[in-house]
Amino acid sequence: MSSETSNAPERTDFIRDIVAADLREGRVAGVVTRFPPEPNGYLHIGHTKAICINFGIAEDFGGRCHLRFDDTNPAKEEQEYIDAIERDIRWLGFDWGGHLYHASSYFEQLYEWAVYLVEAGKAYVDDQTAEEIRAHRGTPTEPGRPSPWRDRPADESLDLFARMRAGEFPDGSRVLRARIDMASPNMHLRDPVLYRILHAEHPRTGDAWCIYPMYDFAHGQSDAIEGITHSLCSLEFKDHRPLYDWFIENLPVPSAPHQYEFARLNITHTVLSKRFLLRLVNEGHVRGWDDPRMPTISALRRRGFPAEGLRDFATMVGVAKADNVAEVEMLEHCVRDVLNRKAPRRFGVLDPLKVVIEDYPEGKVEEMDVPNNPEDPSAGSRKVPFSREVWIERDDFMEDPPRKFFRLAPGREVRLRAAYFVTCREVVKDGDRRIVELRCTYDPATRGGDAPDGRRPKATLHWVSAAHGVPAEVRLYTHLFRSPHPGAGDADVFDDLDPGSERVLARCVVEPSLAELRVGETVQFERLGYFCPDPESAPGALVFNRTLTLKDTWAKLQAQGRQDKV
RNA sequence: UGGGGCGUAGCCAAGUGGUAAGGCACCGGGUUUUGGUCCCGGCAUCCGGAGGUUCGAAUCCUCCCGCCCCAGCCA
Repeated sequence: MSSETSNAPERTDFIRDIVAADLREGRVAGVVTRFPPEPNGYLHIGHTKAICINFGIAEDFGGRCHLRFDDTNPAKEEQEYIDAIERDIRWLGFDWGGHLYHASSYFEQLYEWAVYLVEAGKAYVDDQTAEEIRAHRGTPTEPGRPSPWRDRPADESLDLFARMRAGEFPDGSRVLRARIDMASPNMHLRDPVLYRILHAEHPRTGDAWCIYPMYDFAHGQSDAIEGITHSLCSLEFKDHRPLYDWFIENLPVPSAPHQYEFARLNITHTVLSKRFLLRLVNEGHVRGWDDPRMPTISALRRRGFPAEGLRDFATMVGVAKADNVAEVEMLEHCVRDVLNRKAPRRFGVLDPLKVVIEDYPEGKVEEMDVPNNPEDPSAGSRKVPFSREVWIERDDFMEDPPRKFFRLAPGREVRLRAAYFVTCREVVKDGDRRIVELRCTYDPATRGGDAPDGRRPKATLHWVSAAHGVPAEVRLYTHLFRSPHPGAGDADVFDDLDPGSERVLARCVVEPSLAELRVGETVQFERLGYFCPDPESAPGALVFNRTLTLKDTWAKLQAQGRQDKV
């Protein structure tokens, strides 16, 4: 029945262990989880972990996962975010089927339950100001003191609460509070606020309400209404659990869900806080929520990261309770791993240097057959035009090469990938001694890249025919933050922003087939990295984003060399 | 000097009394028409520290140290 006996190296974790035990021992008949975003910003890579855990566990145990918007604070929530969230989760590869819910759909029920608590003497309307409430709450080491309104008769609270709903009072003038324990060592149990007055237009309920439930009063009950069995959230909600349980126990809810907490994800060179990401957007540090340097799912998609790589990463970091900061290299590894297997190879030259093959017939054009993916023979091959003048990467030539540089140099022979061996005969410079062109000769016997005599050049270069290449803009991206731990210690996060995290190269040239590449497709520019068309790309004005570079041993050697000189 | 959570290699993370999985990163070596991929090898005598129980402990007990969360009418 279940796949518990599967020989697959199933990764398990403490939550899956709990779920399995609940199922085995009959505490639950089936598994129902939920992913509960608040539509007050875009989803980021941290949410990916929560999404993968919730949808993944439901999938593993044959249950289901709901998508529920925790839309209880209209002051911060917007339709744009709601749309983006749905789009991003679908893109990640998850499906909530017909199970799309909104906490706002439960407002009437929640209101009735609030009344129920008041009638039971377990909640009261408090007329204190926010400041007074704060002052009475005490501190972690000192107990709080009761509000002067704490023992107000239930009838009076009932009347006031109804009038709060009716709109008789201004924002902030009164709140509904649970009557629990002002001296509790758990701050969340010191008579938590249940409802506040907010005369704000709600994306879904419009102006039907001017009082809105707080997270604690809405979340668990929403879980109960939907029959959620395992309510999974991050560790900072651990202290809320007694309150979560208190509502489940003191209200006539239809089911009794349980909350479990796991550690949230952190990543080096990255900041994952909606508040901060919103500032980056609003203050113009990036192109928007989906700027390729942002950690949002929308941005990673625009950057060319495949959803599969994000899911693999979520699996790789695991589910545990210890604070953690995953190295961004782990994410990059997962992305490269997927792309290496699936991305078609193409030729693109970022910093073009002209090569003229003197003995190659003028006007002649050959269609060279180039494999689309050496990792995947079924990907076939394509024709790439070759002619007398080609562009190569400026970095692939050195007039006076150091020992370990085995690319093109004066007098040296290299292979032009899937084309011919060429030998550099002359270096042409302009008046400023800048190299403007290389004159080479070629070996006609090496067509396709193999020499009949078994000669094997130490380097293979990518190229683009000058007569056929298509101009393109390429945007290179690196980590938004220089520091592995932005804002660590007393540093200002903004000081860690790397102004060089985006570099735009305006004069690149790519092979003709790339003009047809569509947004959403990521290819490998051989020897350079993975690239994808940016949504701003247009026919005649191609724009590519660099997803990631390939691993680059040569660059590493150069970096080490520079260090050695110091 | 309140409550809660957590401490296994540079990073993530298995392990729950029988003598430290795996991945990332890193360092070698091989293959290679991508200095990519792939393959092979190396990388914790030790599990925050100190005691104790036991034939035997990362796993049990005691004390200590450190880090994170909680004082929104945010979620």
